[in-house]
Amino acid sequence: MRLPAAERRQQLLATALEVFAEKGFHDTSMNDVAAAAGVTKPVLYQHFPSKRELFRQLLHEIGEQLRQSIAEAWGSAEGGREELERGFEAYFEFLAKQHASYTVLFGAGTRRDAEFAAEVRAVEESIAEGIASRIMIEGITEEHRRFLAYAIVGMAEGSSRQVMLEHLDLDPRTLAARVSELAWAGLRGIRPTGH
Amino acid sequence: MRLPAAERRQQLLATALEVFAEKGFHDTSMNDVAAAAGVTKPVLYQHFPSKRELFRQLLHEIGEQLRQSIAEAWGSAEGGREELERGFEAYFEFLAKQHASYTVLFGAGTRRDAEFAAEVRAVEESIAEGIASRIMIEGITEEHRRFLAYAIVGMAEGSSRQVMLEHLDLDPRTLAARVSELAWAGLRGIRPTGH
DNA sequence: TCGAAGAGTTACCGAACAGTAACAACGGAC
DNA sequence: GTCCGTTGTTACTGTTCGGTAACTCTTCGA
Repeated sequence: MRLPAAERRQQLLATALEVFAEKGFHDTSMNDVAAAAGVTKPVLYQHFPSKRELFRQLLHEIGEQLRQSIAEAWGSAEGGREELERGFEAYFEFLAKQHASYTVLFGAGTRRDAEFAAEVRAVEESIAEGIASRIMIEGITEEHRRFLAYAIVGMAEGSSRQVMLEHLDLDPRTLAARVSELAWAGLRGIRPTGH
Repeated sequence: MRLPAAERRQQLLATALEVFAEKGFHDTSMNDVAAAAGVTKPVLYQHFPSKRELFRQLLHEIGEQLRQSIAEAWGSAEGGREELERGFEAYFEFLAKQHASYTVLFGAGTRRDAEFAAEVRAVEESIAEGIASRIMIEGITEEHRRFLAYAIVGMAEGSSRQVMLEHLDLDPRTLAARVSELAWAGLRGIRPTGH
């Protein structure tokens, strides 16, 4: 099965995603990825200079996808409350429909490695900044606002973990409704920084 | 520097904590740990049967510490709101004062490995269950209650990450006050399951 | 003082695996 | 048909590292 370079590259990325999602970065060898794609190792090295670089590119691509989905969701909504909820919906949809991507991005040993962590952080930061800019509360500091934004991102991550753990199959809309209800009500209860 | 077995074991665990916190599980060799402790590899193997087991025992010990700190905090408070806040305070105190432990428990590639993930999950579950049992809302399902509990655990994790990232040195009480304000207000705004 | 139990070391094995050099086969252009 | 660039393979290297066998050194009780 011969393929032109561009196609092969895409196939390798897709295959790598599956394998990394299943076994994690460290327990996956370049051989594993190559074999899963039906080729041999040197082919992989024709497209990616190293294992780390393959993984980094993968992370980047996945990260951009999530980032963009959420950004689009925000764009298609009106008013802080609805933007928030649509954003969460996009997030949980990503979790549901691109499970392997979600696992690689947030579940793998990703945060340990400085270079990989930077990729993940960029996504999280982008989401958090988006949320922060939608928090309209009088009398709180910029730093406090961002703190709350990260806490809200954490809510999504925490509840996702539980959904995965207990194999709940709640649809993204329900999850988003629940989380944004918690977040929105929480934000409305915030008093000015420093009591 | 010869040491009796029990002391050596403790020293090795303490050393392993530091090294694993700095370099992560995969980038730390048994030699690294041994050398950092001022001994050679076989000594390590006299106390721990394998690298995995060393790490697992470490995780377990650390996990128990965090779990117990929070449980104590809950015990010393009265009323849901204050229990929640004291619990968060214990959590953020752990983050501040036992930074290496926090890093190993939540920051390392811990969640990828099934066996290691189980240790971390046990801690998280214990915290989440504690929170769930303190959520007094009429008309929500048990499953909804637990979902909210995990979301709240996520808040703590998310905001911790931001505190670490931006090197904020806010004291645990302030952090706890902010997070519990968000969580408590959020919970008060939850309507019965299913709108 | 002497000997045995415990503490620690040196020196090694074998496997796994990232990465590469050298070679083979396909397939389109002419 | 016959080039020739592209795609792919076989077979290898070098290193890292978990784990172990066989030993030496120390200490302390009788």
